[in-house]
Formats: sequence, C-alpha cells, structure tokens
Amino acid sequence: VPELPEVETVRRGLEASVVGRTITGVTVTGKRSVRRQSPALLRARLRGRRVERAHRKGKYLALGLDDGSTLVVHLGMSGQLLHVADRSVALAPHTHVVIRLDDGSELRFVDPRTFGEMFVTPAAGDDGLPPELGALGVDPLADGLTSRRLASLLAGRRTPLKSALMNQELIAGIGNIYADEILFRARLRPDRPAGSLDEPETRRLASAIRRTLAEAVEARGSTLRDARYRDLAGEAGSFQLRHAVYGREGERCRRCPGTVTRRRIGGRSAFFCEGCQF
DNA sequence: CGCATATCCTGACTGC
DNA sequence: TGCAGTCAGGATATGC
Repeated sequence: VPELPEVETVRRGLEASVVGRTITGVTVTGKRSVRRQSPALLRARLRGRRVERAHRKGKYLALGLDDGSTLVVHLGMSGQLLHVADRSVALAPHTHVVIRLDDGSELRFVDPRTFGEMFVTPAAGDDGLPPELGALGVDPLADGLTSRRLASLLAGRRTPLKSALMNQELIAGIGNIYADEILFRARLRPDRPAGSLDEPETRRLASAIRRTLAEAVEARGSTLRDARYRDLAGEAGSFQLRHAVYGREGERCRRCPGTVTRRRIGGRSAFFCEGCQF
C-alpha cells in the first residue's frame, strides 16, 4: 500500500543510486505492468537514456531522462521498485520489468497484484511532470497545503471527509492508511461530510496532514505485516509502529478510554475512535 | 456534475 | 490439515 511517504522514500533512493546512470537495456515480462503503450515502445524510449532527475507527485514517480522524456511509475497496491547492485541475484517472484543500468546494477519492478504500472511519455513540464499527471491535486509535502487552500478544496462537498482526503484530484498522495492516521490526529470522524468543517477544524486537519506525512517520510514509510512495501534497497519502513488506529480494531485508543472501531466508509474500511474523534 | 459502485489481481486470512 | 471462500485496496470506468 505505497502512499506518499513510501513513494517519497523510494524517490530519495532513486536520487541516490539511479540518477546519473544510463539505461543499457530493458526486459518486460508479463502483460499488465506496461499497458498504456507497447513494451517495445517503452524499451525503445528507454534504451540509451540517462536518468537525470527523480520527481514525485502524490503516489507517482517521474524520472526525467536526458532527452526530455519521462519514465512514470506507479506502484499500485503491491508494487516494489528494487535497485539490485549485482544482476546475478535471482529475480523475485512477480518481477515484471527489469531495467539494466550502465554500472552493472538493475532496477527491478516487482508487483504481485499488478495494479501498478509504468510508461514513458515524451514530454514534461517545467516541474518535471508530464501532462498525464496533470489531474493530480496538491501535493501536501512538495507544494505545501495551507488551511485556506484545504478549506476551498473541501467546500460544498457532501462526500465523507475520508473519501475527500483520498481523492487524488483534490490532494495527491493520501491512501487508506494515512487518511485514517491523519483523521485521528486531527480528532475528526471519517464520516463527517467533507464540507462541514469549521475553521479551527480545517486548521487542525491541514496541520495533521502535513505533520503525519512528514513524520511518516522520516520513518521511511509503513511496512505492514502482510504488506510488501520495501524501499529501493529492500528495507522495511517503521511508521507502522506509530499507527494509532489503522489495523487496530478492538484495541484501546491511545488518547482516550475508548476503543478503536472499524466501519465501511466510501467502500473502504475506516478505523477510528468514537470517543475522541468528532 | 458529484458521488457511489464494480472491476482488475494475488496473497493472507477465515471457517468448516 | 486442507481447501473453498472472503477480504484487502488505487485508479478507472460506469451508473445514478
């Protein structure tokens, strides 16, 4: 479940070990990971290109290449991007794309559930982001998110607050886990109508979004028991140790005498405390 | 248009 | 123990 903190951790890894390298070859196996364009076109656009920049917007990675084109990667539900220094190391199961680099290392895309994807697009804007990512909303870390901006994004919406937080066209990067953790820290119920927050509540929410995501980036993301999230080097994150509500149904609230409950909101399970979230 | 729901997929878990 | 069935969720397509 890679969300903004996990993707940002991978981005930093790419900046450290892939930026500056030239792609010498690409192997695509499996049909789903490269689906917007033919694998042949992806290979042709990548071969010989030098990786110059590693950008991120929301949950998307955008690698700027030396001809102005961009390799876009989305990890979906279960995607991993692994940088392997020694290409004799065996491929993990569900490795769908292998990108060989000029120092003998490999960038490997592993994705059991195949919700992730990658594609190369010829253009990119001044911010390094291609038009395909133009519909994404504000990135709370890269762009900043003021409470005024947040108020205008939520105004008039009757959808559950949690659904609005997860709407990538409003705010880019928040998924199920961080939505619950943010709402707990803001002391707001996930089923509040998004447009119903008053000014202090909106300020609390904006601050909780920025704080929670920044802390999670610092902890290098969340690696759940069953989850497959690993950073570029294959290391787990540690923010799961600080989860206050996600996955804690029936356990004691960490802030009040209440118990964490679970309910379906917007088709997704939501964890929150009825004792201290209003 | 805004919002809800079904769909894709595999591994982990549940219950008999 | 084993096996069938359920659940999980990000983005997108479709329905109301």
